[in-house]
Amino acid sequence: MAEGRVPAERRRRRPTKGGVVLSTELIVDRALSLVGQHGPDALSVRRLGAALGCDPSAVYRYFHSTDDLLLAVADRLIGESLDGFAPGDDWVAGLREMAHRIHRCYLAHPRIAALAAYRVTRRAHEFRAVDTGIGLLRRAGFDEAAAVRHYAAFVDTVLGHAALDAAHLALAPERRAADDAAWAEAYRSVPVEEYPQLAAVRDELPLMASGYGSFELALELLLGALEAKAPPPTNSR
Amino acid sequence: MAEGRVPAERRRRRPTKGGVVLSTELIVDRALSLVGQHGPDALSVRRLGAALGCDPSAVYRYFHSTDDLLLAVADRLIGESLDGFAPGDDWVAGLREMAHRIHRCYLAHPRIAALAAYRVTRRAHEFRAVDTGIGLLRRAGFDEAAAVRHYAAFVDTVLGHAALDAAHLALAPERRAADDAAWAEAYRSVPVEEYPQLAAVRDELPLMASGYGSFELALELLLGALEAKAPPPTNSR
DNA sequence: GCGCTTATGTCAACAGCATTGACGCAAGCC
DNA sequence: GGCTTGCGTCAATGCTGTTGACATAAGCGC
Repeated sequence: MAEGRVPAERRRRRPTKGGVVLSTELIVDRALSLVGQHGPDALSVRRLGAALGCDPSAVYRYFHSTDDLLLAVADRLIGESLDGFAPGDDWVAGLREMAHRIHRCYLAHPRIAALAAYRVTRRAHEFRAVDTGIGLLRRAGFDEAAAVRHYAAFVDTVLGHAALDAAHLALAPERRAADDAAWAEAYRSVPVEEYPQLAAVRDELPLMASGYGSFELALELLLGALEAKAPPPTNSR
Repeated sequence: MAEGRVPAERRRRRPTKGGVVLSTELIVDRALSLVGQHGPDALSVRRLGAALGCDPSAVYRYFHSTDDLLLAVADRLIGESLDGFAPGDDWVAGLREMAHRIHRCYLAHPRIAALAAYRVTRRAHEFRAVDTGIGLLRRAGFDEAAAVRHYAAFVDTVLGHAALDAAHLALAPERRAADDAAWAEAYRSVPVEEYPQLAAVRDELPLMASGYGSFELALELLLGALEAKAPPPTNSR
């Protein structure tokens, strides 16, 4: 059928029944706001169609599949998170800010993050992000291969934490609350003789719940390790 | 309805039409093998019923919902991954093996991992894992609060990477291939003047693709940082 | 060993999901 | 002004999780 064909540029713009003129940008906009307003599971083609004032299947004229749409939304997210980001001389500070921006932005759109954190969008905003990150590591003195490898380790760690935290945030509220409370409740009542270490630290176990900064700590440990491993600056600079 | 009530112990075991006697263990077994054999999207109540030789709704006599089932499967996975794990004196080596075991096991069941990595199962195998991990960090000299915080940072990093890699592995083959190839292809063709850093490292960009060890590198960086941060051993030992 | 209670397996139904093939209107080219 | 065809719409398919009503047999009390 014709649905599969998604032209790069389109000429005829016919308004929908609802009077809206569709475009990829508009669809991505609506998809984001839909998820933002109505929570995790609101992103369906049907709802999207309703929000756009068009037939659900019209979306397939712009994206091959929901996966394709997802990648576009993910790239928009990368773009938003790094909008206005201009790293200074301090490469560690630059990586730190980059990490925080990505993490923060993903938490603001948990559902999208959970679905898209592990994808390669192959789109402009992702190019920009990778270019910036690798630039920072090269400035730190890493050679080409080392910069790429360490950037991969860095960004996967950030994305991994972001995906975890976002996925947790995307849970239905009662499930999230149950998971969080588990560290204080379920874990308090485990038998002492069977789990001696848990018993010894039981008062601190709520620190395991989400929102207690495991991301920040992991990030600082990682940045410290990168700093320790960066080649010493040559005198040429 | 009665479905919601899931007794802890059951007395009457009535064989299904297919002659199978159901149990939570059997259901978890089948769920795992179903996902293992038929890929990502095979885990549905209907398919599970078919695989078990029972009506799909019978599953609801054993689990409140698919989410509940998922947590049980996730806990089984934790148990499998740490089966036979007995850390020695070297706490860094212990954490390293723990990380590798979890990562490896999650990659072996990508779909489950992608769905469950961020959940708190509140079940025996998870208790065991947390007890072991916190024990290792306490042996390293961290006090209660520090041990808990650093364990959270450690395990979230490991789970984050595992979730990322697993999710990628759980993609439909053609999508995974496209994502991997993107690093070599899409990224090679970006305009030099716009992305100078990418252009400079273009020959190394395939290192960004999955399977090039970003997890191992990140883990070693993290372990190095933990080792550097561990309090020096007291003479009492 | 008998009968009762009720746990548990089965059936049918509902609402919502992604996707697609056929259809027809109208936008824009010539 | 007429023709082509892009694109919005409609209808249909086959999935999904979940649940209420129903029936059957397991195992208890006697």
